[in-house]
Order: sequence, then structure tokens, then C-alpha cells
Amino acid sequence: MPELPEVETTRRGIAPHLEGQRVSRVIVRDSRLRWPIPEDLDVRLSGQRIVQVDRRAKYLLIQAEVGTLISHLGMSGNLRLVEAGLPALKHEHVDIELESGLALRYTDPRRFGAMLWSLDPHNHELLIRLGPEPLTDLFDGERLYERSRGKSIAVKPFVMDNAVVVGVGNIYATEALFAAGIDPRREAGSVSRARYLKLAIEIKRILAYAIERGGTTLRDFIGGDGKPGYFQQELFAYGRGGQPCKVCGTTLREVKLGQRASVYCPKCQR
DNA sequence: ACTGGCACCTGGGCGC
DNA sequence: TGCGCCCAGGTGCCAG
Repeated sequence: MPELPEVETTRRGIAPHLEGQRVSRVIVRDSRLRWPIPEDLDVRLSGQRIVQVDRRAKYLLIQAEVGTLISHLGMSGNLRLVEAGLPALKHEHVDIELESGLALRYTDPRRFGAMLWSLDPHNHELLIRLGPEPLTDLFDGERLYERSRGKSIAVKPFVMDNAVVVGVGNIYATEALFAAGIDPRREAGSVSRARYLKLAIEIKRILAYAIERGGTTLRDFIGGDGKPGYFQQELFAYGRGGQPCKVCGTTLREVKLGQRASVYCPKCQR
């Protein structure tokens, strides 16, 4: 479930339970994620106080006094707080036990996620080349316009490129392009400045809304799951191929772009 | 430098 | 009920 709003919702949910807490031990039941979890993670982290929980793109940065745990939820990952010692089910790969008696539990059936250790996370090779955060002033339509000139790639995979802007996954790219009235198949280099200004505004609006929704559905992160920022009935295009457009009634079409399903309205999006 | 395609892995849903 | 197939919210890496 993790697109950027879900990762940010996770961050907000777990941070109050982690910040200021000391780690008592780390239990790794299965280290086979996208990259192996470092064997010495327990040694590195145990005994340290957690200073802060940050996010960069879809990476969660759990900063200790010395060093930072970099975690990515992949396609199926989840972080939540449980009572320390709670028996682990299948796919519950890691527990980070705290002196409070709670444990941060990492679950990931597909194991596309990551849990890495770094002394300098922002210069880590996975983070160093990332584009700007979508909800900051470093990202705007002007950037999309400039970065797209001369590009033949379709506009949808273009806005999903982490070097252009981070945090725009398949759901939110689909929805933002619908809201901006841009055909996702259009060449990135052929989209006008004015339309990119609109697209950037819609990306910001939709991501901010989804985070807000995540925040409102989030009561307590203990024992629960991360709630999606979006509800099915709020989606205009994503997952609605073959169904009528909510704006004009035209049947929505589905194509593959960059190996990912892309739904659009042939009348509303040009 | 770009672009498209593949890979990683498990589970759920569908048609037969 | 079982089996095979296709699909899935991400993203690093490869070849052309």
C-alpha cells in the first residue's frame, strides 16, 4: 500500500512512539529483503536512543544518536508498533524493541522493501540522486517543463521518475494527470508550460489531500495497519478502466505505459 | 543521455 | 477444490 501519502502517514504514526526511546534489541527473523539487512544491525542500533523519524521520498529515516536506519516499504511493506514479544506471524521479518515495552515491527510479504544502515543517509547512494520533494517549493511546474524538453518518454512515466520529482507513484500519477486533463500517453516533451503548471498544482493538491486523509483516519499506530490515504470511491481514474468517467461518462481506457497500468479518459484528457 | 524492458518476491483473483 | 495464469501501490539495473 505504500505510496508517498502512506509512507508519510506511517512516519507520523510511528514517530511519537520512537522519538526519545532507547532501543533494547533488534530481532531479524528474515534478512532477505531487496538487499540483505545488515547482520550487525542489532549491534549498531541497540542501546541507542532514537532521535528523530524523517522521510525522504518513500524512504523512512530512523535517526539514532549515531547512524540512521533507512527503511523502504517496497510494494507490500508495513511498519507498526506492537507489544514487544508478541508472537510473529509469517512475513513479520523484523522487530525493533524499545525500552517502552513496544516494538516497531516490519512486515513485508513480497520482500521488495529495504532496511539499511547509514552514517550519512542523505548522501547514501539510494538517496543522493533523488529529485525534489513534491510538497516543497523546490518542485513546481517550471521544473517539469524544463526537465521534459526534448524527452520522448510518455508524460506519465516521466512524472513517476524519481530524478524528476519523488513520491509520485502509479495511483497518484494517474489521478493527477486526470485532474490536469493530460493524456498520460502524450510525449513529455510536447506538453506545454501552462499544462505542466497545472499538473504540478494537481500533484501537490492530491498528495496533500491524501496525507490529510491518512492523518484523519490514523488514530493510533499501535497494533494497527497504515490506513490508505485514499478510499476507492474517491479515485477518478486509477483502477477504473472500462468504467464511465465520473465527469463526462465516457468509458475510461486502460493502457500500459512503462509496464504499468494507466487509466485515462479519452475525452477529458488530451 | 535516454528509453524501454526485466528483475526481485509473494499472494490474490480469475477462468477453466 | 485445484491449477495455471495474470496482476499488484516500487525501483535499481541492464542493454540497445
